[in-house]
Amino acid sequence: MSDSADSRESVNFLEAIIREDVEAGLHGGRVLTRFPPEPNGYLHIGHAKSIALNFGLAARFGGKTNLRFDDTNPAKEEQEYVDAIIHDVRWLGFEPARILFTSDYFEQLYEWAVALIRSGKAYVDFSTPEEMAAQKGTPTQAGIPGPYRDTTPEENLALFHKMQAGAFREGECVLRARIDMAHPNMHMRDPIMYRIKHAHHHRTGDRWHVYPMYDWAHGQSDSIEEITHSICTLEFAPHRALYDWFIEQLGIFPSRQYEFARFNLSYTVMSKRKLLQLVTEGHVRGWDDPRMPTISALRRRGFTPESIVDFATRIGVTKRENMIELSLLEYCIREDLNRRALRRFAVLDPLRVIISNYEEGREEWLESENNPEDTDAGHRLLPFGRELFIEQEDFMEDPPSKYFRLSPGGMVRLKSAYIIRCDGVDRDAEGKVTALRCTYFPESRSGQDTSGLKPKGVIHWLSVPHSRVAEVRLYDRLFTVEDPSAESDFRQVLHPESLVIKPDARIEPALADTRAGDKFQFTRLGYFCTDPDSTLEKPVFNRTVTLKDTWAKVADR
RNA sequence: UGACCCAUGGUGUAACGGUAGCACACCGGAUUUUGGUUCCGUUUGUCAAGGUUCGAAUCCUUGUGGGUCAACCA
Repeated sequence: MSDSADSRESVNFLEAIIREDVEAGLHGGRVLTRFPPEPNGYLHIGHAKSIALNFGLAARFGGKTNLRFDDTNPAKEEQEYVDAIIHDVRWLGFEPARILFTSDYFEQLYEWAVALIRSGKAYVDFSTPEEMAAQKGTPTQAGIPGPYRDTTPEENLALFHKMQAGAFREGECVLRARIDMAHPNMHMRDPIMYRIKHAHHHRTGDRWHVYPMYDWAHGQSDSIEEITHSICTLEFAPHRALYDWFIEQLGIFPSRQYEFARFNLSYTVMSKRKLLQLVTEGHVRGWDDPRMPTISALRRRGFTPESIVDFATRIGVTKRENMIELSLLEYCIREDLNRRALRRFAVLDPLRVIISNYEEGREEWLESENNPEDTDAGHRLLPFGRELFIEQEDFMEDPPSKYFRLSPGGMVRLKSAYIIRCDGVDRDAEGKVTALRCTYFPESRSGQDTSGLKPKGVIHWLSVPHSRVAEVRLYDRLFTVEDPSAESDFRQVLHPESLVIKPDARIEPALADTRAGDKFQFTRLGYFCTDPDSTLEKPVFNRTVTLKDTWAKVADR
């Protein structure tokens, strides 16, 4: 009975495949997956899906996951990226069973290549890239054999050894698998296995002059590690035939490849090329600019690893093209931070309030909850006095109906403090409001309110003399359109106000000793995270995400 | 003028021949000293046409639409 309940449980197609394999006793029920990044850039949220998928799937079946760096191209890869990637994977909460490098297998790969040459399954080709492209045909037209296809194994062997010995210039020749130039799958038309590069490799130094191509390294690395399920994105599906062919020719451990659809996130770009362009052209401040979809940027912006993994899980796994709404990511981080973040008061655009009937020089320390979702979080004390700051947005001289905040003659509750009424305004020479003249109701103090007054609005506030200056960075979507990649030039749709800096925001005293990475909810404003640029003299906060704002919707109508 | 993959509300994803469900978004309501949170509810969907079947989102056929494939990148 529990059996049928299990089989009815909803699982994605990959989990279903693995479950069948495990139940059939494939590889003794052992599951080993891998996450195989190329160390030529930083991880982004798309990688987080792959990481969560590979580690999650394996863990579900008592298996493990290797982190393997696909470092077959010495021209593009660097140790700096290796370190950053390891850091990001661990930060997300996953511990690789082993940390490995495709370059660890260069020797074995070379031996296997020699074996294929000996059996006439690979040959050295001196054709130019143009000649090779011409021989290769097109997707709708079969290719034709080139002039080097029937060189003898002995000659090919000698040539290949010379390639590795450094006897040829880069680009002079390549080693190709000998499969079928007329195959309907382009990848089977004698794909290149090795090219010559006289470059310094970040791990193997100057030992090699030939470097394996992806197709001749990836599947073999999977096989060497005895990866049971090699999970990759859809664009590699046509490579699967080659993946299987090499493994079969070599008679080695039969890893199997499965493909899923990567996801697109609305209002952002995810391709490494475009991300790099944003950085190098200065559209953002760097790879960890909080507007970027990189893991390092999300971390700096204040996303928790839990929220990212939750998101990566919620979006699901299929083979369909898809566009995930940014609002889902926002939901995930709000849900997490609502439970965990301490509430603090901050005023982004200060407006001075003078409480006329509050004695000059008097001050009170009022209690306010640190987190209404978590009573264990306790309380803090907020200083109250005659001069306060409130948010400019929380006052309107001529308010529309349903505006619950302050206006001339109107009343509002200062959260955790008193109810005040606005009696008048001070103006500068241009007529701009510079301060509000208010009276407070002493008997309306929070927790002991006997005033009988019931204002509809509640706003946050700060005591002027106790408040401190802070810089607050407000982020919005980086692009103005859902799918920037569909534009002829995605840089044309950059959002001009994706970053708005408030250099003179004010914060409450309890925020004085904040450190980089601290997360708060600034009451009524959103979730914020202390930036590494922060100093004791000048704290800097990043807005992670706003609170849901029902009023903004109403006001827009 | 090829091969391969895909098609379920606005978005994403379930339903393995038997009640089309869940989440986000949206809209409405209740509660609220955060216009937050929480709770309740409404609306909205099987690409099309045939076929198989007592019964089809599911199987078959043909269309239609979308995606991928021709780097000495991964």
